[in-house]
Amino acid sequence: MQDAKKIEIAKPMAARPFSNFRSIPDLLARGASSPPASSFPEETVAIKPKTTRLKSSSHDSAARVVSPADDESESVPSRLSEKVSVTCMRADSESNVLYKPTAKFISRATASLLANLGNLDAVHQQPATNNQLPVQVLEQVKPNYNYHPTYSRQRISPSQSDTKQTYEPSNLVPQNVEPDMRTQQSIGSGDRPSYDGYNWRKYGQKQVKGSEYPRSYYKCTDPTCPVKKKVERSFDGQIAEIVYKGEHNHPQPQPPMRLSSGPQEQAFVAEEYGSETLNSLWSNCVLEMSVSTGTSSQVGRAGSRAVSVDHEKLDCKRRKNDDQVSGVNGAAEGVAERHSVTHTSTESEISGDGYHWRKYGQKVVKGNTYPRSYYRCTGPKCNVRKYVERASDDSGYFVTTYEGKHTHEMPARTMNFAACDPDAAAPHHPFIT
DNA sequence: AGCCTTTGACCAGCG
DNA sequence: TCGCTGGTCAAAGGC
Repeated sequence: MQDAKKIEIAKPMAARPFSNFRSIPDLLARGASSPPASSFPEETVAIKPKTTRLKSSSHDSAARVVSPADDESESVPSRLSEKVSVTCMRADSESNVLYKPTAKFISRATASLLANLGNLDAVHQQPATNNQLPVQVLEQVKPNYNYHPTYSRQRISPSQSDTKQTYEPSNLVPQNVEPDMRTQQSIGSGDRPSYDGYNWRKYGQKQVKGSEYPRSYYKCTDPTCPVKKKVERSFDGQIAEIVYKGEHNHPQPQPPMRLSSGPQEQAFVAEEYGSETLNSLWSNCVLEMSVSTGTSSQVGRAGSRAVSVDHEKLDCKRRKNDDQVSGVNGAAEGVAERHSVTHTSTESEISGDGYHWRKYGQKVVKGNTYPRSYYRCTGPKCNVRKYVERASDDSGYFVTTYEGKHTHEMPARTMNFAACDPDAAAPHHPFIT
């Protein structure tokens, strides 16, 4: 919360031969539980085949992404093009908004966690076969071209590419990603590829035009796996985008160490985040709730749950300890309840606000300097979306806006959820029509 | 020893 | 055809 410094992610678009984009339905079919196509096209716009790096905030629409879940068939490009203007309006206006609760302010750190949720969500949405792309698939789309059969894009929200407080998923699976971690460590935090469940070997680095930072190329370390990814960085050197190419033909490496509580994990957490950070994470939750205005408790709950994210897998116990020490629970009883831990298994999607979200896009909306991140509930046939964007007052807060109504119950919590925080066992539905 | 990153060179696509 | 650019290779070196 301390730093409200501007971080603008001018989204570059990697050049791509769009001649053979894999159809999104194919991706969707392979995907775990993507919701039905219905609403994403608003973020879809033709993408120029040439790399376009924007050096500053821009409303240029060249860099747009589209969710694979939106594509049900073939003629996507044209269809998308048709919907762009309409649905973009929808995003900005309130038409078709079933329920739009008061936006909730969350901190930069929280947004960072939220943003990372997208990454983790995708990772954990891997089906048993695990031969899908490990991240939410944000396909590039270009009119008159087919979808590229192999590329997918993972865009990193500004908060993800944020400061050192940025929650790095890779840190959560230390053993499994040891090589990756080593890489990250060897090249410094500024060059850390985000962890997505697979192990990667860097095979190249290229200074791309218009970017201060080089683009890194990685290959899956599995000897038979053709998957590659390239990591692009924003002008501030933080990871801004990851583009995947190909499909893993092998299961996702299983983390040897469970992310459950335990001395080891706790030690690890402390090492990675520092006790201060962990405490502040929790404290921020409370503070954020305190500063929220005009927010229904349910929305607040939703927002606060979003704060919980995957950290909870790690610091469940720790939080309890922290709470006891800091008196958080006592100081903000109701809030503490809202911020109760949402535990998910490592195989499941990560719940931020009790529901499972898939980040499906990011764009700079008109009138805003910073990009807005789009998330969609992954529930079956559920069209609920939420938008996370930086507050226009540049206060460093982020605004989360929910849209739609869940068509399903909140996913059941698993693991030690109740044990970790019994108060969180009865989540509220954050959306009301 | 094995696996990794680094980095310059090479290649291919495109305008 | 040529130059630019992105993507990949592979040798060298580090851990």
